Amino acid sequence: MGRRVDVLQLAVLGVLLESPAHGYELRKRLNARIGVFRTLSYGTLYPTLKALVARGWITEVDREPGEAPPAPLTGRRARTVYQVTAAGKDHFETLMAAPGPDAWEDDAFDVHFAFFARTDAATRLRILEGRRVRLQERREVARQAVARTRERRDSYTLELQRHGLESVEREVRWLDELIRNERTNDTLGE
Amino acid sequence: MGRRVDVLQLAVLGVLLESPAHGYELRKRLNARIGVFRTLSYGTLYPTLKALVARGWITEVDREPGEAPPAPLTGRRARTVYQVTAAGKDHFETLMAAPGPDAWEDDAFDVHFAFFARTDAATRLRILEGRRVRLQERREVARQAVARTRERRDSYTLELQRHGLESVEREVRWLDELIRNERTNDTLGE
DNA sequence: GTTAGCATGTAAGGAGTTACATGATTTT
DNA sequence: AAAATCATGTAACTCCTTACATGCTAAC
Repeated sequence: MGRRVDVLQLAVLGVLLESPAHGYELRKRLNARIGVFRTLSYGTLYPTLKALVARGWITEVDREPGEAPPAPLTGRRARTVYQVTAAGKDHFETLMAAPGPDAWEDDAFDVHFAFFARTDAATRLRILEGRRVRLQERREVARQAVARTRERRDSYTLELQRHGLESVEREVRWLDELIRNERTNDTLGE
Repeated sequence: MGRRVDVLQLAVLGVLLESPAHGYELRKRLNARIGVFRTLSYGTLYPTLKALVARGWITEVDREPGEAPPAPLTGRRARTVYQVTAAGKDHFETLMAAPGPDAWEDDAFDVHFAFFARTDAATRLRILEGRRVRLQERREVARQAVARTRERRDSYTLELQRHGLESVEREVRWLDELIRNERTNDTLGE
């Protein structure tokens, strides 16, 4: 109920927009596609699906109407297939088009990025630049931590912090390149 | 109360073993030193300190006995300084010496690594190798994800997954080198 | 025949954040 | 005079996992 955007809800809407799916399949898709959901459990997913139905953003469709049965479809357990409603699509697009500072955070950033194909270049740039500022702040903190640790005599802590700093630096460079690409309108080959 | 080792408790014990501290200072030290606790809040830290006191692993000491007053020490708010007990030190060493699979996970790995100076080479190697196996598994999943996404036409998802894969590959190489160093007994210059 | 995969769901609980409550001291 | 920093603590709430409950089908 918080004002904070629920990252999982956003991701479910995004994945379901590509094609309807039931919970079990949805989990596999999320796990495979967005790093954040590597370990997403059913105990999280099913209640989220219920919440999305309650808000009218998705609906149950027992079988994709008019679609050719994709598999043997022998009598498996009843599967509840979900589909995004018009209101759900609107909601998804609103969230994607007006990214607040929440979208610069680790998890939310990944989810927004995964659906960049559904946004315009201006929004993509806004998110990439916001993310870069976040990481630059983090890099500064990491640099100072390394500097302070260098004076102490703990080579393992130093090694851990050096590695952390390098990871942040690498990610900033990655963002630099993505931003350059967006600005050149060289839309990643798409 | 779970059987799972509480990572924060371990970190607090480790940092307090270096020198006693009060909550406010402790938080700064944890934030600066171990990446995982970048955002640790008082709402987490203070209850944890209470829990450690309740278990007899740390005790309150109102002022380090016999220590020279380090600062002006004008009448600030009462600070509760905590110190590790003998039982606490034992507990810390037991946890560090017998790392289970929990210690290969992201957060726990960082905390264990940060206190490598307090362990022996055999234990360090065990943790590094356990961690490497975890990451190799993750790398395999990431490779398959990239391969699958390559067939679809979503360059942003592909870019995100490629970046994730490269991060894991980089971390595996880092571990390779650390393991090589441990084996050569070239203990990081210490 | 038993293990793995398919499929959905709930209840209990862990681990953490945010917001609140309070107040002194130091710096600008 | 205001803002930042020092300092401790609680209550409510969120998000998520684990464990449980159930049962079918496919492969070994």
